[in-house]
Amino acid sequence: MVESGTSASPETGHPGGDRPRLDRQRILEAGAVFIEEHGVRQLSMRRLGAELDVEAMSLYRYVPSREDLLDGIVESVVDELYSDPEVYVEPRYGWQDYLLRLAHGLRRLAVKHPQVFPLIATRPAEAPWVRPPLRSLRWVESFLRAMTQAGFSNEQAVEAYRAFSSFLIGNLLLEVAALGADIGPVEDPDPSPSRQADLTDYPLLQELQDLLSEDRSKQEFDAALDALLDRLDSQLT
Amino acid sequence: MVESGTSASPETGHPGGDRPRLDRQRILEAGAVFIEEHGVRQLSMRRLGAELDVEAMSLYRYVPSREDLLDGIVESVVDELYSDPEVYVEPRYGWQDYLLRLAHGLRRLAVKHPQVFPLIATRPAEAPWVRPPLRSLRWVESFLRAMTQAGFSNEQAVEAYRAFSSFLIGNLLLEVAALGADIGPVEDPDPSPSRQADLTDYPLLQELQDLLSEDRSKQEFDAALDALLDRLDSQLT
DNA sequence: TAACCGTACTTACGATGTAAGCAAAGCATG
DNA sequence: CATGCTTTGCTTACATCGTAAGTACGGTTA
Repeated sequence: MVESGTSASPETGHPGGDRPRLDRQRILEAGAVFIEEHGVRQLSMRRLGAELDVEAMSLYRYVPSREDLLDGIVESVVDELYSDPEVYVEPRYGWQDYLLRLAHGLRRLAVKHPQVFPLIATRPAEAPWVRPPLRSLRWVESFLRAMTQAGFSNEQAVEAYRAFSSFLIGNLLLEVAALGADIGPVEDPDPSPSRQADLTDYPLLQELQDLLSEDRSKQEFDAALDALLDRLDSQLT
Repeated sequence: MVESGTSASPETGHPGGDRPRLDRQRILEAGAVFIEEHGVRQLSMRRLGAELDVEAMSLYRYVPSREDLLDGIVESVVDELYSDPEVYVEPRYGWQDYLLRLAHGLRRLAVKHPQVFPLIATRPAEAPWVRPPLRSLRWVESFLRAMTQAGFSNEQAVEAYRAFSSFLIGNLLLEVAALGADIGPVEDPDPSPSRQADLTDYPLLQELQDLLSEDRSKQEFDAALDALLDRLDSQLT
């Protein structure tokens, strides 16, 4: 029996096929997944369309352009921060706890989306003075409120915001790059022969290569974050 | 009188025309200039060819691909560091002076090439453990030598290298982005109407907007750099 | 002169982003 | 039910891209 009532079931889509219906969020999520799997360079409207069983042009109903698609993907990834239970929009246990949680939340995001993260870092934000990786006005407001409530002056809060942003961008961008995130374009299917640079002229490099390749990112991140918090704390007095 | 001797004048090019002859370095420099003027997105082989009064395909004589062209541009820009008289490859007045000069040299580079700098930051380096923005084995060797000579252990030198890289990437990337560097693709010829985001829900943002837009990058860079040097110094003991 | 070679141009192909128009299916009305 | 509007997706078409392959031409050397 076919109901043709006023309110349709959520599964109302394409009647013959069983394709779950296109919508902007679905496109953005598929885009994020695609980038994580194949890299930004490989993402084309046609290929993303194919991924969704749809022609490229159909995407333009929900996304004005490829550029906007990338912005949307970035935004939707950053928005995951809202659903991280470890991160509080409102500070609960003081500003240091707030910043620690925020930083670690962003780090989790970066590690979870190593291919998307460089986009987060390099795409222009909605307002020129909103900086990556927070990117959203709401988070900046949240940040500034946490700091001013804790006793930072307006100037100090703004300075802290810039220092915090810079710190995160630098550390996370490099950490993610080191993940073999293949940040740029090239997918190098050539591990050993010439990719191994010639170190004969650089004895110290040669000696320290193992140390350099070692992954101590978590510890160093925490140590540098600690130092940053100390520095901010010392400005409070 | 036409000289057809064995050694030609430097102007030996195209006989009829007065075009100065193509070579890789000229292409890379033209590419850097083009990017600074029009942004990376606008750089195509055809357009760069036109800039040099040459067909696109002629460039492929000197540059294997567009990707390699970008890498080459990055490399040639970073190599300017060698000709900065303020920066020493060998430390002369202690490791702190060395790091200060290096950091300021890179900052000058970033400010001079705001459009190219994000490429420096995000392109994969020649070896995975060589990090932006130094990018070259020779500078990494120089860095590590300066630190170990100053009494840092191998582990500490490597850790310092990572901290220093992260610091520079973060600060310079954001500084350059704030330059209106239009880091991404869009050239927005629309300053006032909707580019001005709606701040009604964010009172603190509204109040601090002037502070946030203020450019204090130089001072904050120096302050953060100072803090980093202090932190490294405290590890020495 | 002839052979050669490096340089630059021409042509051509597949892939891209996207403008414009079209078709079909859902809903709201008579 | 018939009619029309709106939403959704497909089709076609075009300029532009990176680049493979072939060609023409001038300078050097023999």
